[in-house]
Amino acid sequence: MFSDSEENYLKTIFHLERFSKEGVSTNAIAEQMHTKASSVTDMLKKLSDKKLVNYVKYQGVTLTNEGKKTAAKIIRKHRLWEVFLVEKLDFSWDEVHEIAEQLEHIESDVLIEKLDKHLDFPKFDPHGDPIPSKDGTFPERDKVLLSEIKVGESGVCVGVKDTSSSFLKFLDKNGVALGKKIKVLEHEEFDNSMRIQIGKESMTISHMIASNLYLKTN
Amino acid sequence: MFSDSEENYLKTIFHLERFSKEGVSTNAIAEQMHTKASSVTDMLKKLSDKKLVNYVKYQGVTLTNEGKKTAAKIIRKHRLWEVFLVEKLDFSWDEVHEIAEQLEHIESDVLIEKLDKHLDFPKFDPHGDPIPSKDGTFPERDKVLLSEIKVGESGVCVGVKDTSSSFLKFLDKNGVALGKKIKVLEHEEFDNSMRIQIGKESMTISHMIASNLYLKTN
DNA sequence: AATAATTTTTAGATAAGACTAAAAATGTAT
DNA sequence: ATACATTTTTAGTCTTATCTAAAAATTATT
Repeated sequence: MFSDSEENYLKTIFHLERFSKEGVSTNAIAEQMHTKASSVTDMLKKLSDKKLVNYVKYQGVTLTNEGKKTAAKIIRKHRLWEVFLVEKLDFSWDEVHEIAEQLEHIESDVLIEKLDKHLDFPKFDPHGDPIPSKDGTFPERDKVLLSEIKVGESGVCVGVKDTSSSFLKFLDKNGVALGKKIKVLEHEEFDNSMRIQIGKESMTISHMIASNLYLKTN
Repeated sequence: MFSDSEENYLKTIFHLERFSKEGVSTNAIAEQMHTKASSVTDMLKKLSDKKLVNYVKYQGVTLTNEGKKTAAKIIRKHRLWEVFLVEKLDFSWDEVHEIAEQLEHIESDVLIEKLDKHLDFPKFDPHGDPIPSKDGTFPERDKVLLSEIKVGESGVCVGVKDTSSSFLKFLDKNGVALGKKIKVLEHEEFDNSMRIQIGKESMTISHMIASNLYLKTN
C-alpha cells in the first residue's frame, strides 16, 4: 500500500502534530527524521497527491483523516511488536525500539490482529504509550494522583485536579509543568508530605499539592 | 548489511543450486523471481563485487561460502518465523509464506536467537523443511520406515534399508524412486501389508517391502 | 561448419528516495 | 519600510532496482 518511507513520514508528522497547534514545519520533520528539508518537501508533495496530508507551500502540513488513520495503524503495529518483544522474547524495554521500527512495516492485517490476540489485547506498550485500536482510537491514559504513587516510582505530569490559578501559579514557580517527569523519593507518614524529584531538583510538597496533581505512571 | 533485494537473490540462487549441478542460469533466476534476465545480470555483477557469488559471464553463478552463509541465515529466519506464525499465532501452514517473506528481512541477530529460544529450538518448519542452525548447517532430515507410517499420512522417499539389487530392482519396476511422494491408504492388520499411493497409481506392498523403505515425513 | 534459435549481456530509460546548491518566500530587526 | 536572517522550495544530481530493446555469446540443428 505505502512505502516504508511514506509510512515513516506519516508517523513523524503524527507525533509532531500533537505538540504544535499549527501545521508541522518542514524543518521540524527534517530534524526529527535526520534528513534534509528538500527531501521532506519532495515527500510532502507525494503524500499530498495521495490525500494523506494537507499541504500548502510554505505553510506546513497536517494529516488528513486518511493520513491519521494510516499513521495510527503504523503506531499500533509498532507498539504491539514492542509488547511482543518484551513480553514474549524477554527483551528489556530499552532494546526494542529499533527492531519495532522494522517490524512496524510488515504488511498483513491478519497478522496484526492475531498478534494482538496472542498478546491478550494490550492497551499500552512497554514504555507506557497507548496502543491505538484497529479503528485508530487511542485508549485514555491511566492517570493517577501523585499522592497515590509509591516511593521509588515515577511518572509524567499530565494534568491537575485543582485548576485554581493559585495552584497553577505554585506549580509554575516550582518548575512543575505538563510533560515533566516526577519521581517520588520519600513519603512522610505523619503528614503525608512527599519528597519528590523533578529533573535535577528535589523538593518537599504537602499532601494538599500531591493530591491535586495527575501523573501518568509506567 | 544487504538489501532485501540482494537477500532475495541469494536465497533464490541457494535453492536453485540444489537442483542443478552446474552453475545456476540467469534465466532460471529470472523465472523464479518473476523478473527479467537483464535485471538478474545487473544484480549478479553486484553480488559478485561483494564476493557473495562466483560469476563468470554467460556461465551462470554459484554461491561463495560467504554467499551460502548469508542465504542460510535468511532461510533460517524465514523458517523460524513460519514456525512462530503457525505455533504461536495459529496460522495454518499454507498462509504463512508471504508474511515470512517479509519477516525474513528483519535485521537483528539478537532477535532471531531469542525467537529461536522462544520456539524451543525447532529443527523443521511447518512444511517439514529443515531450519539451518546459526552456523548455517542444515539438520538431517528425520527418516522413518514406511511401515511405521499411519494410514492417511504421507512422506517422500529418501532412502532404503535393504540395499540389495533385487530390492532396488523391485522398487524401480514399481515406480518408487528417491523424491517420490508416498501416501499410506490402508494398513492390513493380519499381515501388515499396506495399500499405498504413488502419484496417481495405488498398489499393495508387503510388510517386507514397507519395512525397508525410508520416508521423510513432514 | 554454417545457420538458426536461444540465452545472456549491454545500453539506455524510468521511478523512488535522498542529497547539494541556489532561488524564492517568509519572518525579524532596526 | 527596508535590509537581514531563516525557512522552504526548486533544480539538478546520485544510487538502487527495475525495465525494454538491441547486441553479443552460446547452444542446437541440419
